[in-house]
Amino acid sequence: MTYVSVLHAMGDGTRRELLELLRRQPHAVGELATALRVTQPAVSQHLRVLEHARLVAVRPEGRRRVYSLAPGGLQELRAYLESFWADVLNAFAADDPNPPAPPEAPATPARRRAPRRRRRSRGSR
Amino acid sequence: MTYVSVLHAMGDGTRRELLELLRRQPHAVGELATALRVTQPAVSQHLRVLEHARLVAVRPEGRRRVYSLAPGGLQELRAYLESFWADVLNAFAADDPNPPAPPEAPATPARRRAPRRRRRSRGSR
DNA sequence: CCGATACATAAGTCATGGCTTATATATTTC
DNA sequence: GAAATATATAAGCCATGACTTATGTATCGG
Repeated sequence: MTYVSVLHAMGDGTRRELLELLRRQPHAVGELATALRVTQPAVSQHLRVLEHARLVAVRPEGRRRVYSLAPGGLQELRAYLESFWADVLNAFAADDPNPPAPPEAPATPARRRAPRRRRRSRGSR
Repeated sequence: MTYVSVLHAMGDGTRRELLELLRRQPHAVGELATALRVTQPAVSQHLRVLEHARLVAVRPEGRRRVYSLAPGGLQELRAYLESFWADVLNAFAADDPNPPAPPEAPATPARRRAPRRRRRSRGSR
């Protein structure tokens, strides 16, 4: 299950920053290290995780290593979330006559209408 | 940015197991604790994280607390990944004449055509 | 009310992983 | 081929967080 490694890879803040930088354009390791405020080995380690998740790919260019976004991992995660989303909709359709948006139109879904019964709930925080 | 908390929440394996259980049907805390092999407090702590990410919602039912999937967090993450996906496609379209599948048709994208130049790459592992 | 049940919260332990410094490996330049 | 540059790998430190065992707080049954 590759989407697991993708979720793990994207779960870290520094790696998300790397992805945001690569989102603009490909970058060599040194450029990424100076952009973020971490050392070069830290960046290399993060890039290895991202590479295993197939979120980035390398292209050796001289003695530099240029990293760029790769579609594999993201595609995998997207597919998983779509199947998950279907079940969320079903769970909602079960007791909500006014379901949220359909899968192809991402938008904030409608709120749940009302609790089934009010019963003096316990302190919610 | 809520999608950050969603990525963090889904980054943990135990929490993903909880989500998979809730994907079938709503469950009380005790049921989840016996299904997984962790203690009840551990489950409660994980559920709190999932709740903050708006991936689950609670419905008090007598002295039980029934958790079920909620659409908010997943919707947020899906929206973020879609915008991200657009940039991945652009990055690919820049140097690949045969781009991967469009956003509404999740499928394995075509492979990159060829490296720019072969140059006796360094040992790749 | 009182015991039992179901869950949340507190506090402490321990492992995972993110960061660092040091060093090894490639590649270009002179 | 030697020095310089760019990156990967190794090893160790340390913080975050996942788990545990208490214990507190509601809710139901008698």
